[in-house]
Amino acid sequence: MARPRTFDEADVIARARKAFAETGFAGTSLDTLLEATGLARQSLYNAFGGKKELFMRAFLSDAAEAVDAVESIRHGADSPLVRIRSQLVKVAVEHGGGQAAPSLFTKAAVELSAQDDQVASTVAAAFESMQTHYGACIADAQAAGEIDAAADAGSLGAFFVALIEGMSTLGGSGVPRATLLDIGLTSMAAIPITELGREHLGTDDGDWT
Amino acid sequence: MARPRTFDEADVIARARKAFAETGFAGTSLDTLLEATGLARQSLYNAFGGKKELFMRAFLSDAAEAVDAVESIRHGADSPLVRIRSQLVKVAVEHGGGQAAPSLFTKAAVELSAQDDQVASTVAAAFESMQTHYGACIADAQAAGEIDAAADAGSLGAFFVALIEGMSTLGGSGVPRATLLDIGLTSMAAIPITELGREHLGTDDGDWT
DNA sequence: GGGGTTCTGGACCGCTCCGTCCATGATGGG
DNA sequence: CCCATCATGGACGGAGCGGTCCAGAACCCC
Repeated sequence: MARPRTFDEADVIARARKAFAETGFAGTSLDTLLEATGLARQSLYNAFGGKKELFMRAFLSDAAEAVDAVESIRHGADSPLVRIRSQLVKVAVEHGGGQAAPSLFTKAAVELSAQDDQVASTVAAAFESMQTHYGACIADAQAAGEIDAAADAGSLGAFFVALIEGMSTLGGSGVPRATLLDIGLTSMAAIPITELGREHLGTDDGDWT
Repeated sequence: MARPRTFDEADVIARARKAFAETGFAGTSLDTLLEATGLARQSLYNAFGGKKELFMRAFLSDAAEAVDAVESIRHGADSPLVRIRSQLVKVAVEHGGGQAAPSLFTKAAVELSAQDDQVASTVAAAFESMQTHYGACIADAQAAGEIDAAADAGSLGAFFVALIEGMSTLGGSGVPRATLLDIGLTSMAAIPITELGREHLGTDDGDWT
């Protein structure tokens, strides 16, 4: 009954996410956005409502993805402790890719948390979810005897949230992947790991034994 | 021989620093800047050269201050290990002040590292200096027998740089001071502290013993 | 294949941006 | 006491901003 769109909405959001991640919200003009997404001025307005709305779509999408990436540590074939290490390695690899653009979630949190209430509450909720996921995984590891039962899972969760945000910032500023990997593995030493936990982690990473 | 200035250059830079820290470079207009600093359009141009130049003055000033804050752990009456803990507490308190503006250094690093070479190189140099200062302080603590001699001082230095950047990001996003304090103290567990080191730290913070 | 509906893209609008110009004001040495 | 010198601030200008309008094109259902 009508002319179909020549673009895929999810694809447009993905491209917008990349553009915003590179130059931020205020630093990305509508024209730049149109070039990056390939769609026409009016199409962007029809489909999304405007620059701010498209940004929020991209931002919310990236925030959800960032939380999901942390949530994934609660499932998997490996033991909880091994999953935490894998997650830290993954963060280091993803944010340490030299020319890779920094995470939009981190960028938006730093740029707009103080100015936009919706961004601020989204960021706060995301941090809380991440902390919860880390804490739950640590609690699982405690139940499995990999981590000292006396450890404060909530504190360690908050600690890891701060750490991965720091890694994201460093990675976006050009710190090489190897350094981020080192940071992630070094941070594991903050966990009071039991003898059983060390066995599960194996002996390939001897730095923090 | 000439009409004297009615403003103090250092004071202008301090006010500009605050304004840029709140809304970033692209998000801070010249008019906003003029209102924040109290000087006239032409005066800003005469004294600094333009928006970008004033920003760089403010940014370089803040970056130097951020490095100095870390450098300070290399001197002091307390033992090296205690100084590290004090520094982490200080970072938590400064960045966790609820309405406090985020650090311009962190904000500029996230916003502009990918776009401006001068910012990128300044940020990289600052990170490197911070890592060196942390590493040297940790080495001092090793020499004093507070930290296991087998620990990798460089890795721990990079780890703490990532952590304080993460704390800065979290603090700028509204994470409360108490949480940041918890994060800072939790991170101390990543250091392989000797029995002597624990004695020096005292027993008032029992979480990570 | 005609008609109604949606998408498209260039022209256009008012606004704000940063930077510049210039007339005026203030100063202190000669 | 006057003039050279610099700071000041209102006015201005070109450029870019985000957003809107509208005529034409593409499509699917009937």
